[in-house]
Amino acid sequence: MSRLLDCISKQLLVSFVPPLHNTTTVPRQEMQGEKMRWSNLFIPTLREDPADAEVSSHRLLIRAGYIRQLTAGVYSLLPLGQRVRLKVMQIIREEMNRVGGQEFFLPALHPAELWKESGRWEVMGENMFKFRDRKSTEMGLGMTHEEVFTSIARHSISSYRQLPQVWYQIQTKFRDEARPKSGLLRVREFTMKDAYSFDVDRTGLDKSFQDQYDAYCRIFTRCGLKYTAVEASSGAMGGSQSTEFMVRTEAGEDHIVLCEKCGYAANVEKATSKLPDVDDGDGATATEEFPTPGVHTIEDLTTFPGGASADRQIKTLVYVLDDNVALVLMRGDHELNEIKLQDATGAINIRHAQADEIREALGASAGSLGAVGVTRSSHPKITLVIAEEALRGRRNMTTGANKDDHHLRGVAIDRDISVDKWASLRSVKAGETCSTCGGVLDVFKAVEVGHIFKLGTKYSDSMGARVLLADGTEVPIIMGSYGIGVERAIAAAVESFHDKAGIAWPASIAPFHVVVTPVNIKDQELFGTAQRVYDELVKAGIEALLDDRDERAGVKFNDADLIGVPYRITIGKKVKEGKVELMTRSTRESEDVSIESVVPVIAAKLEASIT
RNA sequence: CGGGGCGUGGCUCAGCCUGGUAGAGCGCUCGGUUCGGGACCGAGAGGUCGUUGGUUCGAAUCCAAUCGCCCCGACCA
Repeated sequence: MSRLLDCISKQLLVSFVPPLHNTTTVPRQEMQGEKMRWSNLFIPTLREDPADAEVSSHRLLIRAGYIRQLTAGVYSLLPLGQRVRLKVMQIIREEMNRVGGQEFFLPALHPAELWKESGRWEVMGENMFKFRDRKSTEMGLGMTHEEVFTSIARHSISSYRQLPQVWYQIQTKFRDEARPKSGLLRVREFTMKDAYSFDVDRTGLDKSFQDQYDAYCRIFTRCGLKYTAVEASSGAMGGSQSTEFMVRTEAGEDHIVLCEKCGYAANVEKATSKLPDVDDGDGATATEEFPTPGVHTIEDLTTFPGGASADRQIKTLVYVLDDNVALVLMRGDHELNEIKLQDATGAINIRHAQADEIREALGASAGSLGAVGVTRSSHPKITLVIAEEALRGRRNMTTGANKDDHHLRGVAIDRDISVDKWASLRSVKAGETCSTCGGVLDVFKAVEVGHIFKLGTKYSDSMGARVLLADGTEVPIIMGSYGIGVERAIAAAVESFHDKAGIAWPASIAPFHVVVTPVNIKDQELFGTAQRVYDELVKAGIEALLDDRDERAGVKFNDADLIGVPYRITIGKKVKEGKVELMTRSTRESEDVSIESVVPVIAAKLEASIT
């Protein structure tokens, strides 16, 4: 038994690295001197729900005394919150180290100059906190650290012999979100583990990427999270392969497409599906214009006499992509996904065109727009006509005539429209067919807790990080970028594991493993037993909390349920029979256990749930 | 950035429409009774009503400006 406990205590409490700045590990309880007595701790639980909290994780983390809001999107972590954060950070740290990661600690304060080199000072725009120092030098708060890590690499790495390298840090990131919301799920200041790999070639990058992928799976599994790794858009910052680690929750803002049958999983920003073939018949030999007074929407045209069903229409959207006007062609019943448009065109800023811009470019107003006959010479304002894949080869379609209150029918895409580019631009809908296996696709909401992708040479090129190969040629370093949002993972855990009474933490990230609750502290026998059990738990390396408050049992039970400690040992009347109660928070099941065996029983349960 | 809502003891809120100098519940302090799922009785402490300006004899209340927070949307490597 002592071997078993020893083993657990190592798993739970060993510090792998010395404390550095804000990233210390949870101190060993037995070395703290002070006992973890509830009466001495700052655990400000609230009896009522906070008024401003909507989502469960936000509501519960505040009510259970884990966090307090300082200002919009900025939260203080109270002692319980910090304990959980340190647990998550320690798991991340161990798994990063396991795949050869070396921990750094980089500044949060960055000179604008560095970000201008990579071009992201402009790209990030308002999302970056920017200001001037006393000398009037432009500065920013780091949103991420590609630039800083790359600047270190370019100064100190010059030979292929020094590669590969995997560098990481766990540090505060700042993003001036337009709309912070949902407690810790979307904030302006947060802890991120960001890692970067540096390799000589693509093969090296593939290995580094796979290492990180494996590490992420272990991290989220150890945190007790049920995650799905999905194909994702790498966004405007570029990257060839992009995987997001998502936790399913209604509070999430991302939409994930999943095939239960073959396991295909992708963010809707990336997902594709197979649509049934459409038989268009032979098609008309030429287009025919017809008047459509009062018809301004796809819906209008489906009911208009001589109109067409939505899947027989071409929807023409006008977008401004980095100051260039583009026509986006979608099937009438399909929805454009703007991220896909961004990915397909490489545009950084995209927006709907304004009414006057539309009229200037096409000579008609929204509701009567079409791409038939639109060419560079006929419509010089239009720089791109991009069409959705589902429109390929379609005939007998109906679309706007670029003449108010008129439409065209008998349109054949290949014959009548000059398409510059084809792309997958539509959002997949639940119930569509999986293009891999033919199964049925499901769509659900999720929160992104991790994101890994291959950067390639974007930063090494722009910032000049190069190495010499054995043959003397100089090549840019190939990079990868790998992030985890620590507080977001915590919030995702609460979203996943809670009930009406409060939080039910996975044991691996719970602030304490056990709470010892004497039903009445004035009863010397009960309280004495509680103290002995507590001492033995601590000795066994188990993180215990003694609820020594002079409160009624109901208050203590409710608080214990609220803060979500995985196990509760209730010390009550049955002490006279040599027994205590062991309650499992997640199932709320209770069992009587003899006083002597309660510590080993808990140790065994923890060993089973903490890996 | 567009739309909506809200700022009143630590927390959740009432009072505002119809101006007259601030209330409840919870929490907190003290005393007593209670004691296995947020007890009860009694006595207390605690608020420049977000801020600034205006109207008025008098403003939490009416007007204006401003700051902040929340929600929806836009936005979001």
